[in-house]
Amino acid sequence: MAGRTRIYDVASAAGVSIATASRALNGSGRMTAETRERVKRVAAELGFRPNAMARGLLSNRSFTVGLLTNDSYGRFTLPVMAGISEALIDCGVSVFLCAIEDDPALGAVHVDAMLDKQVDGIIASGKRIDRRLPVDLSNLPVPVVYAFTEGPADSVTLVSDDFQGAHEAVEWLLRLGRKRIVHVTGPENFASVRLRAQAYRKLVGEGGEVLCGEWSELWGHAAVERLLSSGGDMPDGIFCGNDQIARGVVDACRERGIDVPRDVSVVGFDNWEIVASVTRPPLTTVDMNLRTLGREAGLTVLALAEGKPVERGIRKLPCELIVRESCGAGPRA
Amino acid sequence: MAGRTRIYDVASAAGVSIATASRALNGSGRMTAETRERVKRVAAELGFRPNAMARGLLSNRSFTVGLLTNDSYGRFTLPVMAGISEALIDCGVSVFLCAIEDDPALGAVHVDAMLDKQVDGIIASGKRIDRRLPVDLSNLPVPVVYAFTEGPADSVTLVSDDFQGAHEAVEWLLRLGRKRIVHVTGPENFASVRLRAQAYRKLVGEGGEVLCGEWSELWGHAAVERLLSSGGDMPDGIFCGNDQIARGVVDACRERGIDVPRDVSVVGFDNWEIVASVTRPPLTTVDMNLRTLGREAGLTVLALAEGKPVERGIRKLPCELIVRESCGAGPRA
DNA sequence: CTGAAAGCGCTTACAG
DNA sequence: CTGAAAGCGCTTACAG
Repeated sequence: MAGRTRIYDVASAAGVSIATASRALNGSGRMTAETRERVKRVAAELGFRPNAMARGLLSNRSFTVGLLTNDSYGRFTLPVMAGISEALIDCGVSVFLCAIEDDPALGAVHVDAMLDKQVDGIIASGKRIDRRLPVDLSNLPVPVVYAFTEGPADSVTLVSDDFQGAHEAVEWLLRLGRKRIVHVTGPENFASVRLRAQAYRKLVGEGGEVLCGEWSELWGHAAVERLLSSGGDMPDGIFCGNDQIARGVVDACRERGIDVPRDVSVVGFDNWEIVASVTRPPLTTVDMNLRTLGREAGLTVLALAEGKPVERGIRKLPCELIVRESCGAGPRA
Repeated sequence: MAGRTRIYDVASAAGVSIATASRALNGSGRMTAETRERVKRVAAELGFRPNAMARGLLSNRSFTVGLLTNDSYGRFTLPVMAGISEALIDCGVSVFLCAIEDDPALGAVHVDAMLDKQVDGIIASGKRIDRRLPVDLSNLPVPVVYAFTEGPADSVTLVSDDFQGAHEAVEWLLRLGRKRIVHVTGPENFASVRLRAQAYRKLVGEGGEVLCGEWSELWGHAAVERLLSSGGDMPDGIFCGNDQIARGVVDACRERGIDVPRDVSVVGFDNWEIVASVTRPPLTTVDMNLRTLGREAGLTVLALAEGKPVERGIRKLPCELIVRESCGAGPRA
């Protein structure tokens, strides 16, 4: 508990000035290799670790970044967080997590707290790409990167590529020989819903049937019911807007004796393990690579903090199809 | 981006020394109310916010705490985190989230990074109360609190009260008039499983049937199958070890034409919204109040950091029964 | 090659 | 009631 060892301690133990000790440890300055080694050895023996606050006071860098999110559920933010942390810990950067719900006042408090702590940058994240956090992050004295949430026009924003992800999913169904594919998805006011539907229609034609509803299992059930009662042929491929809907669809099919994947192939979206892998059969689904997105966001905010040039605007990161069993044996399988 | 305003700026703008400015802002020292007000007003106008690194260097307090966890999935850690953050933001304390998987090396790196940043304390958390994190947190120069993970004998540890929670659940079934209650739960090597089973047996007698399996929906299905094929009477109450098992049980019952809650009442554990509320019917389940647990952990680590006396040992926080529909109308409903 | 000194932005005895 | 000065633990021009 008592005083940690300071650079003063290693300097005197090594018989040098603190200036030399500092330089030896930081690899700066010029000195005999012998001196440098000795200082390093002594520092290691004493378990010396420089006080980041003292360093920060000088360098104006705290080696911390803040992650602000309104995704209290953590479904999207956690993977993003993991990616950020993974990318930054190597540089000795730690990350503050601030869950602000949808409360502007709480958001402001957290931003102020982070600013007080001289964070090197802030990453704003959320649960959908077409909504802003309830905080104003412009004109902050630190760089801001938006990840999986909407930012101002000239900001640095990273999102997953919904169009490309949906394209992969539908293409997969097509390559499996599916002819009558429908799209069961969430509320139309989500940009993701519109983008995914566009990709779907680009592949199946403008006549493609898009059923918008909620992001829930229940809606998946209801959609199957609607498809069956509509009188037309039951589709042989269903591309779902998320894994919960897909699970509802799969369950509903099973309950009606429709075999997945024999009679109908189902694709989900999100690769939310807890849903995708326990569905029977496990879901083939689209992974948004949120961890990678987080990693990029971390690296980007750090680059900005270090004054490196960063291209502004929206950067879309590719999604990836994860093949499980809900589509049957595929061309790649 | 350019220089934030420093205390020097407000001092000169207010026409006082920086010493006076500091005291005015901190409410310390004695001075005319007029002077204090003037300084405060000027500080507000200039948007002055003290540099936490400079303060920290003096006070040896960083107003940060670290949360270490191996629960990458966030199911338990997120609510704990939310509670910690909620309790501490009022004191201006921000929290570092460090997900260390089960990697000792990664854990050490994160601990060192936090220590460098002079965290005021560390909260260790995890996904089960009878496992330790793969890091040695003893003999750290900062206080440590264990929340929902096992700590050393003389540590400060907070856990939810599994026995009491299970007791509430089974008592509820009993009060609904259920006679033949079984317990379907997870692997026996979990302390939680044993504690909950004890509470169950205390209420239904030593003959109570405990089926141990996995923490999965699939096991819930399998358990129902086993109960039916065993030849005995189908139970009229099933207390499940977690919500996933409960969902499996409920689904399996429905598939077999057994009506929940008419024929059998089902109780879950965890109150994991995403499972409990989408089960048909929604699950009555036990909430471990992890947010409260987090809040307590935050307050406790802060108290320790401030040198206040804190009782050591294991503190159990009560669980709470959340009544939904899987047990039918109840005495309290 | 190495050290004495200044300074990062604050707070707090110590004087007056 | 208020200010000049020292100091928290470092780093980095500036001298030698």
